[in-house]
Amino acid sequence: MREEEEEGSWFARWEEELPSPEELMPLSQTLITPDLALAFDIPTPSSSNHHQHQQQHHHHNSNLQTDLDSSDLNGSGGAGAGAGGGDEPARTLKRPRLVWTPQLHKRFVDAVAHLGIKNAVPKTIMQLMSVDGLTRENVASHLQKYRLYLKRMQGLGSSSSGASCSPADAATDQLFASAPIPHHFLRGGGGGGGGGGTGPAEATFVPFVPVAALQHHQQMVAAAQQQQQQFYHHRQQQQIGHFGSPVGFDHGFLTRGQPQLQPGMHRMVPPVPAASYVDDLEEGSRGGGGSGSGSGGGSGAGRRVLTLFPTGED
DNA sequence: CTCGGAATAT
DNA sequence: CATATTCCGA
Repeated sequence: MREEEEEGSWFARWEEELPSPEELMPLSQTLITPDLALAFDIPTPSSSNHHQHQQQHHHHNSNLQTDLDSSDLNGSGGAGAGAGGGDEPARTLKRPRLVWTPQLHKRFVDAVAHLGIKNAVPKTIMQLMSVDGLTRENVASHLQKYRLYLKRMQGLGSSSSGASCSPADAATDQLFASAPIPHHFLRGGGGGGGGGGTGPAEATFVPFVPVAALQHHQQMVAAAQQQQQQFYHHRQQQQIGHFGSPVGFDHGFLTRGQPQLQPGMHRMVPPVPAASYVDDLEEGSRGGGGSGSGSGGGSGAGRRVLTLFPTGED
């Protein structure tokens, strides 16, 4: 009778290693909802700061903390057994669902764009993204969906902005809409033909800036993911609050690191942190011109339109 | 065996 | 519906 998983491990102790507010960067990935932060008792710019309370009355049974505590196996609890080894708690556990935020997606798209359809394979994309915690599977899965999206779009004359035919697309569009589609990555394009050998997007190693220095965001991503799953197993749509980035918070989330060089492949990540990569967050006010977005009222709309975006930078 | 891609499951 | 997981082919 083996029951379900026993969570709690790697992040068990991350709480202690939490970053100080001053360490937080304004450019954070904006994850971790304020509620979470509060629940965790972690100082967040919002919570610790005066002003701004949670807007949503959540009665979430704060057993989350309790759970964590009890489950906590880090120091006291002994997680496990020791096993000797002090091995990283990571491994063997299921990791939380990855939440593809617009930012993450943007990076994803950027990577794909700069790589070219041909090189846009999960592994490469993953490496280019340099997002800690991102696995090939994650990217592959998303890539799959992304391709479908592109394909779908191709089939449609693209009703220009925003016009979604079906409501279903609307949701999908939102996420993808946040990312500027570089080219029409249409299938069959690329080098295609050519004959020859010179594939345009082939040997052209675009010096895409492999942001390796943006760890803050990434680490937080990982951390945030855990929390999300921890808190709610809920359905889609979780609101994102803004938060800073835990810097220097390394719990060895992934042992895999990224360096899995392949023969013949140059290390695309130069030692020099090219921080020049600017995540230009898209600020798009869409909503359809004129259309009443909002939840108002209308008719029947019981759908709450949350701003998927991290509202607000600081 | 690793990787990529779609199918399938949750 | 969004991801994860699984399966299969290269």
